[in-house]
Amino acid sequence: MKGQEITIQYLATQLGVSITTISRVLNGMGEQYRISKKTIDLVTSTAEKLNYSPNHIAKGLRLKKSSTIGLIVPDITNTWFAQLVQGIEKEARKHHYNIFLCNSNDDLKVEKKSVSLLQNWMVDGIIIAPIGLEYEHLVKASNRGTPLVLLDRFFEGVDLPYISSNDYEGSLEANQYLIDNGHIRIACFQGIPGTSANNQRINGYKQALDNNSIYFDENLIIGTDFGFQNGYISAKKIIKTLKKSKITAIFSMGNQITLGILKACKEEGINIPNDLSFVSFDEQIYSDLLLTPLTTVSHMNENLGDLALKMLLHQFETENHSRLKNVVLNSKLIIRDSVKNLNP
Amino acid sequence: MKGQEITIQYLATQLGVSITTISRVLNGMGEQYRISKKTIDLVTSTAEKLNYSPNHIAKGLRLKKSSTIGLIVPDITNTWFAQLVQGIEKEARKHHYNIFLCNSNDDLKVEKKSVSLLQNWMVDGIIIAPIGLEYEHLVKASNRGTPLVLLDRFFEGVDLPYISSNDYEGSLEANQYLIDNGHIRIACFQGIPGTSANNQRINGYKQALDNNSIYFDENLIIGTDFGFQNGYISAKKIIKTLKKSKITAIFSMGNQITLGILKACKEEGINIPNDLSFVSFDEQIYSDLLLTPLTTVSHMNENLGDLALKMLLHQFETENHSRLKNVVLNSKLIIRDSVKNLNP
DNA sequence: CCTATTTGCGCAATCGTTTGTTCAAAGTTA
DNA sequence: TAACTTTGAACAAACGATTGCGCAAATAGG
Repeated sequence: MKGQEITIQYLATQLGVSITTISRVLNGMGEQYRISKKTIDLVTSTAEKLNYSPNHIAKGLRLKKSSTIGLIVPDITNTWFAQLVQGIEKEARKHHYNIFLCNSNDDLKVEKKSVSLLQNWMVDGIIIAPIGLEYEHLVKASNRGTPLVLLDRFFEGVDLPYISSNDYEGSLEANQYLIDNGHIRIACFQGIPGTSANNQRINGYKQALDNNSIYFDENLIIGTDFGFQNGYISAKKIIKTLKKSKITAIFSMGNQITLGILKACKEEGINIPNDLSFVSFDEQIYSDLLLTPLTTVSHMNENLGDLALKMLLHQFETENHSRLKNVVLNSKLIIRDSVKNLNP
Repeated sequence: MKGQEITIQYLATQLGVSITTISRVLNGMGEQYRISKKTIDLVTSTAEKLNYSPNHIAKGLRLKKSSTIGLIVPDITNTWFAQLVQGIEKEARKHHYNIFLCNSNDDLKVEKKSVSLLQNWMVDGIIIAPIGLEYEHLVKASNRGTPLVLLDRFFEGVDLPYISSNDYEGSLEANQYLIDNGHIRIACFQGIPGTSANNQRINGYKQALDNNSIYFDENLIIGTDFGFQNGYISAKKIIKTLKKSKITAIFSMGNQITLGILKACKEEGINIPNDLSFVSFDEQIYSDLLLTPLTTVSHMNENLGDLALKMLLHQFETENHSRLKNVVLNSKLIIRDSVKNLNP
């Protein structure tokens, strides 16, 4: 069943030259090592004909690297991350790197395992959108010699290079917009508490309130993760007490949460923006096509993959693993029809 | 910077035993090879203490396998595939396999490269949702000894195991529904012509027409791929000539196409279902939340990942790579508000 | 024709594991 | 005590590639 594997050794015996020669020719070192043109042509042509392609595993073992970059994201079904993956993959391909993708499922245990796995696969570097609750394993990986780039989330005071969105500004702007439209009681549907993205978005929310001398009611911070269910269930609850709580607007911190909320609103007959105004983090391709076109904070950036890869490659190329400085990308408020103006 | 790597050899010199012994103990072969309990305990405890974790690359080279499964999907930003990936990953983790993910970007060249890449990484098997236009490279991979499972699409007459949706039935049912509602001129927005998914969906469409003695107009088959732009641009065109073409309904073969069409409709002020009825393949989490809740053909199945893995593992376990029989999953029409009843 | 240089290529170690075979020491039996 | 048997572990060869060094044969120089 299994045919003869085309290895460098097979080529060598077929052509009656040494594996050294084959290796050198195939790595473009032919001239440098004074292999004759005739031999070079012979080797390259037969390699091509037999469809030789090097064994990455053997290569990796010998060279202690693999031309592969590990990529860890918390939730691949979240289009925001899927787009990220796509961007990075495309860019990596250009630079002849492959991507080893891991989905941590917002589970810290899985994330830790993945990091260790990737190291054992001798990936040349890791790009990770961390859960964001712990960082020791990342620092350790970095110290063990695996260049790292953090995406989307980062750790304050921890010396790991990152590319992040300016979630604080985005949140500030969104909430200021709500306030400008007369909203005072804004329910804030958060993701995983303690993560940098969440912290920043919360801070933006608080700052907006503060700037307008609005009392911060911590009961308005709702939810515990970035998932659909979280949005759905929490929304059901607050809808029941809408009158009493005097909530007039929702600020959602993630696209999955948003979908959950919208589902709940639909089921409960809540009209947006008439009964409830709504601003959501994460612009989506369908944001404009929903029942009520959604006002969103867009913080995707087409260059993100490009940038991340550049930061990583730069670490490869400088032997002391010097790092480019961190990047914070701007976000943008896209105004549509989901906010009602309460001002007289 | 780079610390001492904890290898089996390092442990050996530290403990004054041979690497053979370490390897045997760590692989649970201690008893079998009559390593004394004392030595076993010593080895396991220090391995644990030093946080030893085997080098997958070396292991792979030696064993010619890697406890890794290659997964190739055409478009990771398509949530349908993202969910697939998530399901397979989760299931793989349970069985102590890792997933090496490749995104072929609906590009046959990339797909071919990915297959070869994965083989060179000595993946134990490949699960692939192929573009579907060519299969020789897949057959070759299979013959070279890499077990394969096709997802979502397959090749008629080609002996490769697959799990597929019953796209034909789904399409038939959807179009029958449109016809039942009085639609005769149904524009069919297709994906990549020639792929099995597309063929089947087209066949379902034709069969539905035929069953109702409706003339098949090939001009109503529109588009060339599964992308957003394809839907958007094509929709713009047909909207301009809606009156003349007498098209009263659209049948879309993919969720991305659908979004493109909806965008075009919105821009052109076309109301669904009043101006145009609409049925789309691919139920999405937001299908219900769109401006007009969409009638869709759902063909996702939560067990798909589970199933695919089982089929692959079964091939691993039987030395002659015997295969389980192919699986065709049912699809389901989810009726919402996007179809207008034209019957008097 | 003898030596020095250049040309063209191969030897063998190495990367971290696994594993078939071997082998010394200790224990048992006669 | 000689001859086995058992116990406990090590030797060394793979896996497929890369690479520093070495070494013949061909060519050039005198």
